[in-house]
Amino acid sequence: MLPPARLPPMRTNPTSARSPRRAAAEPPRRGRPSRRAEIFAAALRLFRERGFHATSVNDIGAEAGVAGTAVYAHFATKQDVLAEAIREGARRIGEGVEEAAADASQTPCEALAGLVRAYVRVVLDNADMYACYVLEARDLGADVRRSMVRGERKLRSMWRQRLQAVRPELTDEQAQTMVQMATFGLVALCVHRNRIDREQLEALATAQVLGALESPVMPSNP
Amino acid sequence: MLPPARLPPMRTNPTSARSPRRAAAEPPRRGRPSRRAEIFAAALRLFRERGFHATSVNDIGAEAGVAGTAVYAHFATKQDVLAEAIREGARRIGEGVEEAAADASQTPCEALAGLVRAYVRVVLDNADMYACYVLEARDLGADVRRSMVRGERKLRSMWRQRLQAVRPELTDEQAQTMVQMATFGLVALCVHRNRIDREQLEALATAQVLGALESPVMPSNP
DNA sequence: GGATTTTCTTAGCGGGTACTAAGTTAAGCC
DNA sequence: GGCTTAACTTAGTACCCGCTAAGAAAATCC
Repeated sequence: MLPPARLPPMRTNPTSARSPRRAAAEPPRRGRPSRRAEIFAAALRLFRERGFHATSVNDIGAEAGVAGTAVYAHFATKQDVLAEAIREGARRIGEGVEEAAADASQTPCEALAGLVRAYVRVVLDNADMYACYVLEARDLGADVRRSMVRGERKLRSMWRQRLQAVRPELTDEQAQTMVQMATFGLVALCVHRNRIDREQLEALATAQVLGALESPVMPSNP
Repeated sequence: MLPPARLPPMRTNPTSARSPRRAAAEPPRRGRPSRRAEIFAAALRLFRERGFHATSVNDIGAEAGVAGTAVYAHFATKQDVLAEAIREGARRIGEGVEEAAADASQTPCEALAGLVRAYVRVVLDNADMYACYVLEARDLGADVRRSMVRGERKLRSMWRQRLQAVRPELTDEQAQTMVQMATFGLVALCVHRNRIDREQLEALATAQVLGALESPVMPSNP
């Protein structure tokens, strides 16, 4: 069945007082983040708070102070926003971790501690992004997710190597699971409000992750 | 505006061969879980895998082997399925933890270890439910969420007390944050496939959580 | 200051979603 | 075997969402 004849979208009353453009109210100060960046940040915030599917493009637009469809001037699809968030999250983690990995003259224990410290720092600096990176990756298209596997694997193997250097008795699977628990635990810092100041939080989280990874495995029965 | 006149739903051809009832193909064996339980379990699985909003009632029905609308014979709304999952998860955690808390003749260290051990056991026994409990609570209606706050607070204070008994130097906020990280870390065991057998996993997770909670806080700068 | 390009708006479509209505089958009870 | 009730199905509705179309406002360029 054909759709009914489409009327050309016509402004009902071109002379009526229109709501003032938002941009006019804002001085175009030099340092202002671009609209694209504003929309991106708004989307990240909402994705972290409500999740990808519970966030509509209208929500994103409203959070950024524009109409929902304005999103499509900067991103092809809603999924693309998430994809960029996760890609960028992966990039920053990789970047931050590589710095820490550069110094080769370290004891195994120092190397692991350095990795944890760098990782925690990146997570706290990009809380929204990290939450999306860990929790919302399942909402990505299969193609984008596949393109992330490579970097993910590299990062995982670095974690595993450094952990096993300190604790050679661990099997690959054990080390893997421990790292997953640790990295997941850090998400708690991104999704919950906490009233600890940044520096202390960083120290606390680093200590806790290190404590977890260095914990001796005890026999299963009490 | 009134809706258009509603035609009574009429079977197009009452004499046509109808697909055989599914129940007829299955022997009504005694031990079979009720349909309601089957639907509930299917929903849990999907909520954990894809998230609440990405799971439609048709998906749930299909996973349980019935039509999507059959869900409404057992649950009022889709949200009610999630609500029950989370309520039940909270109940089981409370139950499992209370057992561990009953024994009062313990050193602080033993008391904390007992709590962790009991918690880990419940989590691993109810992986889908725990994942929903932690990750999907935000998709609950405000009323249901409010009704959970009481039990949540009780559980939190128990964690905090036991932790602070072992480490009196911790402030409430610090202890709070540490517990959040630990409980979040356990979600990793629910969402990721791991090839470690159950007993070993339990020991590993318990050790790691204890290691995390007992980790000494170091000064923030390396 | 006019032309061009970018950014944003409103209007609307197609599709999928939660949920309802109404009827059919099967099981339980006597 | 009839009656009742629970469980399930199909058909359908209203609504919301992602996205497109087409044009207006603002910024940019010369």
